[in-house]
Amino acid sequence: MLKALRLASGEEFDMALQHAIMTALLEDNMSGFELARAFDASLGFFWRATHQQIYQELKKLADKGLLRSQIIPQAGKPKKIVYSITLAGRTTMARWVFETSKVQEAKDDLFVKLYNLSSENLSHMVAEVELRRGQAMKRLYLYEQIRRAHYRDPETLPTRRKGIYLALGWGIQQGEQFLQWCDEALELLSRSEGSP
Amino acid sequence: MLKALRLASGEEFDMALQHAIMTALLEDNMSGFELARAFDASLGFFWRATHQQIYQELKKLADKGLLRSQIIPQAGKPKKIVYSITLAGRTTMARWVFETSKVQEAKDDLFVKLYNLSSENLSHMVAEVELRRGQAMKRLYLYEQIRRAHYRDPETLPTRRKGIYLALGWGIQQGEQFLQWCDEALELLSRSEGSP
DNA sequence: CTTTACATGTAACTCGTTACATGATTAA
DNA sequence: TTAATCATGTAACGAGTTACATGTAAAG
Repeated sequence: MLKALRLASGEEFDMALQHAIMTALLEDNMSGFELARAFDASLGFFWRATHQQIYQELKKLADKGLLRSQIIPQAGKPKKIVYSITLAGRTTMARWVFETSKVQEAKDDLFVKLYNLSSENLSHMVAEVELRRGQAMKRLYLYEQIRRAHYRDPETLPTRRKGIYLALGWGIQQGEQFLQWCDEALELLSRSEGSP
Repeated sequence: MLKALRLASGEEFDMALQHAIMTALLEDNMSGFELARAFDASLGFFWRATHQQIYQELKKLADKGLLRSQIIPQAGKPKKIVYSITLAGRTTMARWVFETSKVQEAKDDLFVKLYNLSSENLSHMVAEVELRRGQAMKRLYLYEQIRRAHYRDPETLPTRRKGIYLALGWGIQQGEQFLQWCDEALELLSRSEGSP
């Protein structure tokens, strides 16, 4: 049987990006372009998306009546299409939070590569871990800047902000843990260089 | 222009699962079914895959000449198709390790949901975090069992095993960090219940 | 007589990525 | 004149998921 038939009665599937987009639009009305930038600055830490995908999903959401679009002409700039969430969209989001999200499994081929560690590729793996360490440092620095700027005192934050604080805190702790792991890995690997 | 044309000269893309499969087959010849179980027990901690996907990729790998298949009739059980890695496959893997892997971004809608935290859904989010905490505990326990059984003394392990030890170590540290985060989150959330 | 384990697959779909197209304005 | 920023999109594909099909044999 076709999935279209199976899901005919309004059942739903994943659509995590759609929910991330609506989350951003609950804060502020935005165009696709602005959304893409907003993702880079905050929500994208937890759900990455390209502008191409964002435009596609915006259209689908508008078709479903969860978003409303409005064309804004601009002087000296191309016109933009600003989206805002509808009442139906708000209701959908309020319900969505109550659905149990399934655990996301890690997918990282750095670790698959580690399963293939050998004396031939050991120095390359050291270089890869060092590269990742540098990237993690940069990300961590960014997260900590944001926390220092906007989430200094968690107790006094309004509820919604507390949630963002917690998400950010996870990112920071994760980053710190990864840096620590990198250092341990680099030490073990360097002690192995030269010996079988 | 078509991607098929663009990639005509043998350029490659992702295929991370194919590399994970070959990684497992470097250790031991296996059938698709056995591979699926092996993934559940070890490699799948870092790259999850279903049996359906594994069967597909096995065929592609055999078509490319990176794997060899052999039909094994079994008494009292269905016949199985055992795959082994070819010389070409080994070469491919040895080269693959030297390619720089791109960073995998997190995708977890638990954190997207946290962006939507409100007094209405606060108790539900508490329940979700508790659920995740329980799942993380179970996984962590499994990882630690494996480490205790097979990776007691990292210094004396052969190089390949050291890599697996490091991967496992990352999983364990990550799990511990997540448990800690859950506890902090639950505390902050519980202090918020009742107040705006 | 039913469930679990073994064993291999196909069909249909959604999700996400990469390449590419288009066109305006502003700053070096 | 070249590059960067703003702004919106299409085409094609790869990656991954879910449902479903098919069958044997052992264990309860």
